[in-house]
Amino acid sequence: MPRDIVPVVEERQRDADRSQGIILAAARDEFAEHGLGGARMDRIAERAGLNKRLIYYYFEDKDRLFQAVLEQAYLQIREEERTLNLLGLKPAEALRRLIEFTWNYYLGHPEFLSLLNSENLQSARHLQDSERAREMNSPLIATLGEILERGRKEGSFRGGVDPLQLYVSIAGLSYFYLSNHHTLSAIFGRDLMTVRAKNERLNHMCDVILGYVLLN
Amino acid sequence: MPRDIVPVVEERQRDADRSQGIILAAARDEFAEHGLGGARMDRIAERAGLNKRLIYYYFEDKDRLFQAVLEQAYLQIREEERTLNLLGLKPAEALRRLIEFTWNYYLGHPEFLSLLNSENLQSARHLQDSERAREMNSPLIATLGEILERGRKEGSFRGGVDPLQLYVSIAGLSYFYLSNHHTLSAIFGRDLMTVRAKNERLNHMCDVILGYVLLN
Amino acid sequence: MPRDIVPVVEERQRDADRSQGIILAAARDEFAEHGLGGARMDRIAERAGLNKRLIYYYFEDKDRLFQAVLEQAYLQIREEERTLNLLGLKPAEALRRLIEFTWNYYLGHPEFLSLLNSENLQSARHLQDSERAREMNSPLIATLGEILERGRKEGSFRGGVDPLQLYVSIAGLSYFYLSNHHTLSAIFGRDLMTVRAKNERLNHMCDVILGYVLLN
Amino acid sequence: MPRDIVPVVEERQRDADRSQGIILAAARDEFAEHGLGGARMDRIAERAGLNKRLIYYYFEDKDRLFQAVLEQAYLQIREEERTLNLLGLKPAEALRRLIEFTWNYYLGHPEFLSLLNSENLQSARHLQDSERAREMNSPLIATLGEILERGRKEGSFRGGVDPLQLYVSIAGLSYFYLSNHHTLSAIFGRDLMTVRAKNERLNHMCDVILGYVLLN
DNA sequence: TATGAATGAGAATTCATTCAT
DNA sequence: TATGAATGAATTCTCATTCAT
Repeated sequence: MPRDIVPVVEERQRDADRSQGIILAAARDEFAEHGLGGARMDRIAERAGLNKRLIYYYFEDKDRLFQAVLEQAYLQIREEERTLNLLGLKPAEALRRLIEFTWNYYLGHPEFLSLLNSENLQSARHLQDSERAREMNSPLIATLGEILERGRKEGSFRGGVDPLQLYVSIAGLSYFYLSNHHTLSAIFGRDLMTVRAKNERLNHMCDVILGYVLLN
Repeated sequence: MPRDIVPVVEERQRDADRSQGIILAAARDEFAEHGLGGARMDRIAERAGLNKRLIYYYFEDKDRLFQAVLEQAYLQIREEERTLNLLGLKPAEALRRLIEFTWNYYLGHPEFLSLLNSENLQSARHLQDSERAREMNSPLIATLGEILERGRKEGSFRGGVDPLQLYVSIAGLSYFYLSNHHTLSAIFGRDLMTVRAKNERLNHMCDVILGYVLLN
Repeated sequence: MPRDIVPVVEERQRDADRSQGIILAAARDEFAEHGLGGARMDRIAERAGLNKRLIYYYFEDKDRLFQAVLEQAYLQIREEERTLNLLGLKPAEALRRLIEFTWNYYLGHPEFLSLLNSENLQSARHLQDSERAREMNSPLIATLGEILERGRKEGSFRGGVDPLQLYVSIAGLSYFYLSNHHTLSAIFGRDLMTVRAKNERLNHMCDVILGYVLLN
Repeated sequence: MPRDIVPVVEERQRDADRSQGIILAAARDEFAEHGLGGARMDRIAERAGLNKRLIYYYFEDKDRLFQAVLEQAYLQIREEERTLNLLGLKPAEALRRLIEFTWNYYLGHPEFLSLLNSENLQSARHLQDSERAREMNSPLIATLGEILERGRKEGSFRGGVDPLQLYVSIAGLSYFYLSNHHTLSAIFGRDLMTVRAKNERLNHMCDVILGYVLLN
C-alpha cells in the first residue's frame, strides 16, 4: 500500500492547489466587479463552484483573500513586464514600447485597474500588511532610469527626468483614461472605448511622453 | 433683540435647505472615506447631527444620495474652474494655470478623487442617469479647445491636439499620482506626499504637458 | 362685522367637513387595497391631497381612522338596504330581491368586502370599541323574520328558519364568491368574474336559497 | 445506547427538513394571527426557536415564505378531503359528509381561513405563481361532479348543478360564518360560537344544500 | 479536503407619529 | 385649518463567519 500513499498525497496537494487557484480567480473577478465592500463571499464560492467554507479554510477571511488577489495581480503584471526586454531597444523605441505595453495590459486586464482602485479606496492597507510588497516593486524604475540615461547620453533625450515621475506619468495617462472611462464618457458624452478612440488615445499618449522627453 | 433670537434659532432647527446641505456634506465625507458600499447611512446621519430618517425624506435612498453628492462635487470643481478666467491669459499661461488648478484642486479635495473612484467602480451608473452631469462639464472642453486654437494660431502650439485628450491627460497626470499614492508609495517605498515630492510632481506635469504642446 | 363672522365660521366648518370626507374616502380606498397593516398613512394623505398631519388632527391615529372608515361603510350599506322596501313584496320576491341586492352591493363595493376581511383578520377589534356598531345592527334581521313568517303563514315557506342563519347564508353565498374570487380562480383555473360567470352565480344562489325555503 | 444518543441529538440540531417544517409551522401561525403585513419575521424565528437568518436561507423572503405556507395549507386540507372517500357513499350522504367535513375543518383550522383571507386581500398574488395550487385543488371538483351525476341518475338530485358553484356554496356557507364571526357577533350582538350556535349552523347548512339539491 | 446548516451583528429602509409654525 | 420638517422605534433583509460532520 505504501506505493499508493505518495500519489494520493500528491493528488490531494494538486487538488488543494487547484482549488486555491480557482478561488483566487473567482475572487479576483468578484472583487473587480463589485469592489471590496460590494464583493460577496457567497458569490465568490458560487463562481468558484466550491463550498464557501473552503475559502475560509484557505484564506482566513475576506481581507486576506483580497490581499492574496492583489498580490497575484501585481505578480502577474511584473512577470509580463519582465518579458519586455526594453534594454534591447533604442531609447525612444523602448519608451514607446513601454507605453504600448502599459496601455495594452491595462486594456486587457480591467480587473487589475479595478483592484487597484479598490485598494486605494482602502488607503492600500492590504499592501501595507503584505510581506510580499517588496517583491512587487517594479524593476522597471531602474530599467527606465537606464533608458533615460542612454537617451540623454546619445543627445536625443532631455536630462533631469526622474524615472519614477515618468513612470507614474506613463501609467497615469493610460490608467486614468481606462479606469475612469465610465465617468468621462458620462460627463463628456463621448464613447471613449470605440476602437478608433482607443487608437487615438495611444497615439496621443506616445506624442505626449515623447514630445516631452525628446529634444526637438 | 430677543424677538429676533427665537425665530432665528427655530429657523435653524427646521430649515430644509440647510438640512439638505448638511446631509450632503456629511454624505460626501462618508462616501469619500469608505466608498459607496462601505458608507453607512447611520454614520452619515451621525456626522450630520440629524435624524437618519431625514436622509430618506430628502434623498430617497443611498444611491440617490450618492448621486446627489457626485453632482455637487462636479458642480463645485467646475464652478471653481470657471473663476480661473483661462481665456483672459496667454495660451501657455492658461495651460499652466489649468494644470496647477487641477493639481491643487485634487490635492485640496481628496474626497473628490475618492468619489470618482467609487463611481467608476460602479461603472458610473449614478452619472448615467444624470443629465446635469453633461451640462456641467462640457464647457470646459470648449474652453480648452479655444486655448489650443489660439496657441496654434499665434504659432506657439502644435496643431491637431484634441482638447478632450489633452484634458484627460492633464487630469490623469494629477489624478493617478494622488488617487493611487497609497499603492505607489507601498510599492516603490517612497513617500510621494512630502512637500518636496509634490512640488516636483507639479513641475514634472507642467513640463510634460507644455513639452508636448509647445513647438520647439 | 358680526355679519361676517357667522359665514366665515360656517365656511370653515364646511371646509373641515369636506376635508374629513376626503380623508375618509382616501383612507377607505387605501385600506381596501392594502389592508390595515399594509395601508400607509403617507399614501392616504397623498390620495386625499391633504397634509398627513391633518389626518391625525381629525382622526387621532391609524386605528381610529380605520374604525371611522368601517363605521361609514356599514352606515352606507344599511342605508341602501333601508330603501329596499322588502315588506311591500311577496315573500319569495322579497327574498330574491334581498339576494340580488346583497350580490350587487358586494359587487359594486369590493372595498366593503375588503374592509370586512381586514376587520375580521383583526378579530373585529375596531367594531368592539365602536359604540355605533350596535346601532347599526341591521333591522334586516327583523324584516327577514317577518318575511319568513309571512311565507310560512301563506304556506309557501318551510317553517323553523332562523332569520339570522338565513341572512348569514345569503350574505355568505355572495361574500365568499366575491371576496375569495382571487384564490378560487387561481386554484380552480377558471375566471369567476366574467359577465356570464357572475350571472350564473346569481341564478345559482337564488336557486339555493329558494330551493331551501320554498316548500315543494 | 450512548452511541446512539449523540448522533440523534446532533441530527436534530442540523436537520434541514425538520428545520424547514418548524419554520413553516411557526410562519403559518404568525401569518394566521397577524396577516401577511402584520406578521413579523422576528416573531416567526422566535416561535420556531431558530435563527432568523435561517428563514431567509430556506425561504428567500417573506413573500415566498407566505407562499410556501399557503401551499402547505391547501395540501393539508385536500389531503384530508381525500380520506373522506366520498365516492364510496350514497350521493346525499356524500354531500352531507362534505359539508360536515368542510365545516369541521374550518372550525378546527381557523388559521386556514385566516391565511385565505390574507391571500385574498393580496389578490391571490402568491397563488398566481404557484402551479402546485391548481394541481392540488382540481380533483375535488371532479369528485363533486361525479357525486352530482350519480344523484341525478338515480333520480334523487336535480340536474344542471355546476359542481364548482355547489362547492363554492358549501364552502361559502361555512367560511363566511366562521371567518366573519367577529364582525357578525359585534353587529348582531349574538355569540355565534357557542356549541349550540355551531350545531344549529351545521344543521342549517345541510338543510340549505340538500334542500336545494334534492328533488321533492 | 470538502460541505450544508446555522448564526449574530449589522445593514438599509419603513412607518406611524409629533414638532413648530 | 393647514403644513413641511423631523423623529424613534421597528422591520426586512444581508453578510461575513462558524459549526458539525
